Amino acid sequence: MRATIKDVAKEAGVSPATVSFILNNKPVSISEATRERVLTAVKKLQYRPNQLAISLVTNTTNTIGVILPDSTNPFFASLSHHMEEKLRSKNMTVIIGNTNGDPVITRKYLQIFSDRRVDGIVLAQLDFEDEEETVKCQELMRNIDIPIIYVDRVIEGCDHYSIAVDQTKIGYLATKYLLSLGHRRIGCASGSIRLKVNANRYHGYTMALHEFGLESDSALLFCDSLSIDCGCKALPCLLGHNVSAIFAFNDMIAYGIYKECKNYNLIIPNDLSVIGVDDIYFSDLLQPPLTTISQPVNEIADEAVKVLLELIANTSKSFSPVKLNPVLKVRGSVKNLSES
Amino acid sequence: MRATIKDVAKEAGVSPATVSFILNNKPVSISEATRERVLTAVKKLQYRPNQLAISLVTNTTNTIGVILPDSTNPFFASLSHHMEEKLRSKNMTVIIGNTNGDPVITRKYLQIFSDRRVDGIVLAQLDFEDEEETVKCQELMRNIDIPIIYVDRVIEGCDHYSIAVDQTKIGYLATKYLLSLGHRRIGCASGSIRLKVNANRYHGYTMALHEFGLESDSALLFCDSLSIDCGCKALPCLLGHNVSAIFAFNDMIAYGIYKECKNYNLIIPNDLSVIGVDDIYFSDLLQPPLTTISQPVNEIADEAVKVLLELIANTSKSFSPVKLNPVLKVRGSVKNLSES
DNA sequence: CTATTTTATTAAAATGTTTTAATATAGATA
DNA sequence: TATCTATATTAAAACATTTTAATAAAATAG
Repeated sequence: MRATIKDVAKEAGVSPATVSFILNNKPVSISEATRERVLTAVKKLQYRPNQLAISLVTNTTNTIGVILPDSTNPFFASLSHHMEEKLRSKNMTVIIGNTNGDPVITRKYLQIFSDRRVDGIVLAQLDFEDEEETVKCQELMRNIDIPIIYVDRVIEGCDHYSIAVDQTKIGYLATKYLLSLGHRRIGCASGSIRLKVNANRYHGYTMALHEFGLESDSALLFCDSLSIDCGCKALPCLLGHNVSAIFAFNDMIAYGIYKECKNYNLIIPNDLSVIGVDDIYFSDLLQPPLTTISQPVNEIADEAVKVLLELIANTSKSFSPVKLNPVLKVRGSVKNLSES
Repeated sequence: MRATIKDVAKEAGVSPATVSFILNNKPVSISEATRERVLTAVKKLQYRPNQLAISLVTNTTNTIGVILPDSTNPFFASLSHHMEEKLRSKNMTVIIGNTNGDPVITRKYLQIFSDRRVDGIVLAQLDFEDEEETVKCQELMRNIDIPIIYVDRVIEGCDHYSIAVDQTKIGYLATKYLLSLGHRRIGCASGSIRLKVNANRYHGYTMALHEFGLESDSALLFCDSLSIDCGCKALPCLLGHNVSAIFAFNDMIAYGIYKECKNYNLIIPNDLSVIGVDDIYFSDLLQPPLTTISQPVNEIADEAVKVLLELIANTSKSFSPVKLNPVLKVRGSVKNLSES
């Protein structure tokens, strides 16, 4: 059986309070003699405090709940990994919840994490097909008296702290780059357009088109999901509309396009240009290396942890969302049409 | 302020015990009237039990600690993701600890998880450069009175439950396949050979060589780490020894080799054959798709969860390690030399 | 009508810690 | 010597629940 603080107290011939004071370096005067006795008792019994009991009384768990769509996606994997590393030095621990983009699971995890009294929550997606679901989640979040930080894909008008990347700018940057290299028929391989992320990226896409005096054509928008599979399906469909380039709404989709290009004997970028979003660390390894819009994962993670810890430390703080900028990573998957 | 069980009791005009009985469906007789009153009070106050208090008294936390080298590595990402999905249905939660292969961090997490009284621990690496570190960890694990399951890279003679993949067989399979296609000078790109994983894979490699009447040549063994970077460094070194094929000790290393091959203008598999280990889901996307030895991640995850839950349910159980088999995935990165 | 059993409910202990307020002891001051 | 202060220590409450043992009330049996 694990020793308790009472065991230590008895062994050292003092009260539990004294043991607690010593172990927590409380500013109370303790004689050198008893301190010594207690410390040796602790060692002898191999005493380690039960964190559950501590949490119950101090009302802090040193735990952060991280809710994300899919920890298997390298983008989110990096995000949570980076946070965990930052938090480890503070002796804080990370609980992970994968939602698969499902609002029901999202709410379940919000509830579970709240019930477990985590000190803070990082939420990486609050953006569902069904607007109503989003509202339900926000309602739940308001009821939970725990600091929640909202990360990456942030919804406008959200009343929580957020570390956002401008999703519209992502679409704009990608499209403008393709346009500047002479592409005019640009297909989009997107996840569901009812998700704000995708709608915003698409909006950026049309903005860039307008700048070049072009109208968007809904036939060039293929919607499915932000997965490899989507890319596989998108390729034949978009090829049927004679696109010279495809804007894949994330790198996973781009991978699917790469994969499918093999089956169609198409060479990237000669026969087709591709640009992605996220800059997953594999994108550099593809043949050709994928040109992509990078989201600053580490910065997001750092900011999220920083703000969250501040929020935990002093509960009342003014609300000011952080906006981070995406950046274009030029590699080898886009052809310069104006050159040939 | 969150309502407590006392608030509910007061609201319903009963004792906290009664509320507890009702909420937990305890086999005690409760009149329909009070049950109703309690349930409406619960609803009115939006009462949710504090899991910390429950954990303290029931001595279970519904939490599993997962300790792994790097959650950013898709192999481990899949492992933990799969476990989390399985556990979610049981209302259990996963805490993640990334060790980066560091024994000190490993021990720290073992300690933290133990202090937090997780119900069980899954440990994915107990295999360090320094033998002494491994012993220290095992000592710690013995002291912790929590079920620990040992996963993937298992050390022989380990006195814990384990779900192992035969690492020697991995090396044997990979090498034999290369040999069968006519390769004779086969380089190894490995992590530190002082780690049992790598030593075992290398042992399998030499076993296969011997079967073909060949001796292993230490010049053909390049050691660094199980990362992309290792592959980059390994390539020029091994090319200097005229290898026709490289056995990369995991897919990440293989990716590094792919990357570096571009700089050397080498075409895989024409100029160089490569085989990896893990079958990360990106391996299929590379050009050419990577031939690799697959470890059955999902099976490992399933078994781990299954055994762990059993172990948690009834503490005394006989020890019988599970062994799973690696399988060869033939794709396009190995050339058949005997054909040409 | 009393004794016994069944049904419904609760008081209180237990979980393992922190923290506040109280107390005892020793030393200093007047 | 009596009073005050500083030092060292502890008792007990608090955290939010579960659970055991006790009790009260009602129903049944004899």
